[in-house]
Amino acid sequence: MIETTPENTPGPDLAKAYEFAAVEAKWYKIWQEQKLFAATMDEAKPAFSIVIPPPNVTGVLHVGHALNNTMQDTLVRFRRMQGYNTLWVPGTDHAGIATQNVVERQLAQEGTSRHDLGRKKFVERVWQWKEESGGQIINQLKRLGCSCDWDRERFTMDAGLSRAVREVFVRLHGEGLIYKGDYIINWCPRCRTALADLEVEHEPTDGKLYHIRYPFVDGHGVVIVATTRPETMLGDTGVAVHPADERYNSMPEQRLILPLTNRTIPMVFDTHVEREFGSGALKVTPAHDLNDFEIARRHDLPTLKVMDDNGVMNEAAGPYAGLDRFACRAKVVADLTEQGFIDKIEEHQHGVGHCYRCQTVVEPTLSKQWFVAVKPLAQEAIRAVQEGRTNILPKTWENTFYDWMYNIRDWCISRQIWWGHQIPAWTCQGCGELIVARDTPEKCPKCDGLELIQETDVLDTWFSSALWPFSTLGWPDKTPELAMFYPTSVLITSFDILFFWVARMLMMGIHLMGEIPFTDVYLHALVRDQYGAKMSKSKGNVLDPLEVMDKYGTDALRFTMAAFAAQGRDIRLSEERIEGYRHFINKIWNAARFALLHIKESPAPNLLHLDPDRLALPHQWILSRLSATTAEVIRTLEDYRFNDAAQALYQFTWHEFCDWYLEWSKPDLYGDDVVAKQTAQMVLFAVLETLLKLLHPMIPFVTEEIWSVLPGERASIMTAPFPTVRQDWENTMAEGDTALFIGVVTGIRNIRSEMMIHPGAEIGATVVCHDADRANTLAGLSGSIKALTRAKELTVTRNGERPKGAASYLFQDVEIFVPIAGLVDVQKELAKLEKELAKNQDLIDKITGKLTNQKFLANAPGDVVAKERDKQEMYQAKMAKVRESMARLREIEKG
RNA sequence: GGGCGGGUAGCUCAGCUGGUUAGAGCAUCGGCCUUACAAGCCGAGGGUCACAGGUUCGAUCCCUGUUCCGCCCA
Repeated sequence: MIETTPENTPGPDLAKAYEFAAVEAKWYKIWQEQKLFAATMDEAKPAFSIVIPPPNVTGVLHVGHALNNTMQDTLVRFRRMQGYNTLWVPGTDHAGIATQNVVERQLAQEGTSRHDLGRKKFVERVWQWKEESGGQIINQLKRLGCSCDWDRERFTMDAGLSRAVREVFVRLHGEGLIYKGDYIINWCPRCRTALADLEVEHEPTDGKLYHIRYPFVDGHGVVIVATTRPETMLGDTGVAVHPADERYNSMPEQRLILPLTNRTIPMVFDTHVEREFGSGALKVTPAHDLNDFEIARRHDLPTLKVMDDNGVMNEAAGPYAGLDRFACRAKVVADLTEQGFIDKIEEHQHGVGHCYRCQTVVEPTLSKQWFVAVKPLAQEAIRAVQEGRTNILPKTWENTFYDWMYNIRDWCISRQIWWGHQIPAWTCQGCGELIVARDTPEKCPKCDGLELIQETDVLDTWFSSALWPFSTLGWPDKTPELAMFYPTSVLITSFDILFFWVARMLMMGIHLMGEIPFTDVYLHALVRDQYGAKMSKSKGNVLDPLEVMDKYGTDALRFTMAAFAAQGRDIRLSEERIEGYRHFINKIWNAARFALLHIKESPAPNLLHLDPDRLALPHQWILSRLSATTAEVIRTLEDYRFNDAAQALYQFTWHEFCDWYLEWSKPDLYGDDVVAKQTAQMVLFAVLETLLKLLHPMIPFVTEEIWSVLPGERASIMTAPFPTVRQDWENTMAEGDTALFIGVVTGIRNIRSEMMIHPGAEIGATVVCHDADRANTLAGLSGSIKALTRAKELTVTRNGERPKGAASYLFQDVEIFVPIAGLVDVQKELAKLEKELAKNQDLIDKITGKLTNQKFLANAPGDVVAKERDKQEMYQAKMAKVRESMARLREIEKG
């Protein structure tokens, strides 16, 4: 049981407005202290598990995290209340390049560098940074209310996870799926590391296309090649043309002089050359271009690297050595121009690759790196999705997934940085043997040599992230956690890491565990600003969720996130919407204050003892709506339609419970009829309790606070069972009667407002309703109608005299009159009715058109035709009544 | 160049397999300090469903084309 603190004393002295700050801090602490987030190893309960997409250890909470984690927490709390044994594994990612950059910047400020420090000291320094300032985001997730099992928090560089990384590396290497080789990779000259293809962002850039003349050795003419990167010509080892290209295939001489150098390069024939592009001749720079590398391999052309790791030309570039690549480009172009080798220069737009971490222009470079041969793994992942073992949701992402997986290329996993999992491979200095091992070897297995040097590279951070769903559960050991929680139930993440992360987890999970890592993958959209632009610090359009929580409260932020999370759309967030949902939170608070005024002495209601058949209409109605809402919330959460769940809860809470039910109950709650009063108290109590439980997964704090001050000893709402659908409460008759009631009340209010009758002024009203049952219903509700319209007199008749000099309103077949002697603005009233007439005429015309169409009558299903006929009748009756009202008004006008 | 998604009220978005008077929130306008809530209550206005064709008895929904916006891949 939770202790109630003095400020929680129930009753009307509850603060008038909800003060979230103290409440949020208080409850999160209590939840943690009581270990309410902890998974158990209870096998009797079904398991529900999620692993968090681990944020970067350098990260701070942004709205994308807020969205992502609100969704996860909503699901986890929902399932926990439903009785599942839930596990939500939290943790962070070591973010190799990003984290190294942070610490390197610190060192630069101190006037030193990682090279001055040396590897060992540098890595120690990063760990120190991690302990002191890393993982702020963990506390921010707590602030967001996330119910993660914090005792199971993991870090991708933990001992356990590092062991998993080594295990996978050794296994895949043993299977020939990891190899080391010389290939073209993407090189970031600033980070001085290789990048995977995915880590390069292509941006359309205005550049130039340089057409350069390469003369034939024998002096008979030239071949013109076009390039956007003229500096790379220094590394050319050939020129390629299409074998069927008649401009070149009959040339007697096939050797060319490479301008600015004294080298002779051959012309080769390759079908991959596009004849239509430029002059149809392609310079081949195998060490600095992927396609050229492939061509060179096919034709045995040598490779020549002309740049170093910093993007500076090396000695192979001859006189250009020492120049930065961009300076070199200018110099090469100037020299070519001067020596007459430039044919022309055109403006040209093309995609330029940039490093996703630092935005530096990436240089494709030939380099010795480690790779994963992913094709066989990809095939398995594709099959898992095709067979529905894993569902990618929304389904539209499936095609994107397949497309990428079918065209996947080997994954470059080595990075030339120091922060990360150092590759578990050693080279024997004695015999050159390459040793790949789980544990650091002591001697060479081949020559017993003792001098073994480990690879200096570390693994791509995504390599360890790919293992996250099982490495966090203790793999490679066979743990009870794995048995219970793997595969995880669902992965919730943003679509932009579908390839980086989701696909790789699938491949690794299937290959190493023999089973998919998650049953569902729900991909949500990106959060943008209110104009649809991506949020970025440089644009200054970032909405900081921490500030939002300070200003509007965590629940308001969470509800906003849920409400916006429509599938398949980007989210445009604006502060006004958050403010709007803060009002919603406050509305709940005030509804609870009202309820507490009336139920503070009530015993907890036993819903099983409420016989819905014996209740008055308002109670039957609200219970019916409550069950329908419960069904909707369960259904939508199961389908990850968070916005629909939010919408259903908002609608019910505000517009059904507060606007109608509470007002409708007031006469009973304040009245003298003891039985009616107690019934109203009991139902009010029951509905509030159920509603709080329905709301809790989305807005945990305010619901827990209210829950705790309700009468009776009670444990945390987190542990209360989630509401179930109550078919015995569903009551279409009560819903129909209530619709009629609401229609009549709204009609009278409409007249009051239109006729500018002061809300306090007493009025009388006449309701004419032909249908006997409906008339009876309304007569029975006349007390309620009067109460909600502040009417003094109400007459309900089946066919009585229409009052003269009255404003009227038509709800379905029910005519409503409010007589106001001398106060009716006849012209205004006539104009209103005229409009009503026209509207109905339009509708009738449309329907008549259908009903006179023989084809419609012949082809449309019977019920559709019948429905049209009913509508036609109804609108005609309506018009007749409107005409009568108009006639009566004209009478007044005349006399 | 290839692919995907989108264009519905002033704004942000719902609208499931074609048949509802096309909905909601916010904003707007009018009236109210009605004893839970002015962070509120009551009432109202506002849409050629991007454009043009087609299929159909019937299209916001299905098909084709055009156009604009966004994203991904090369």
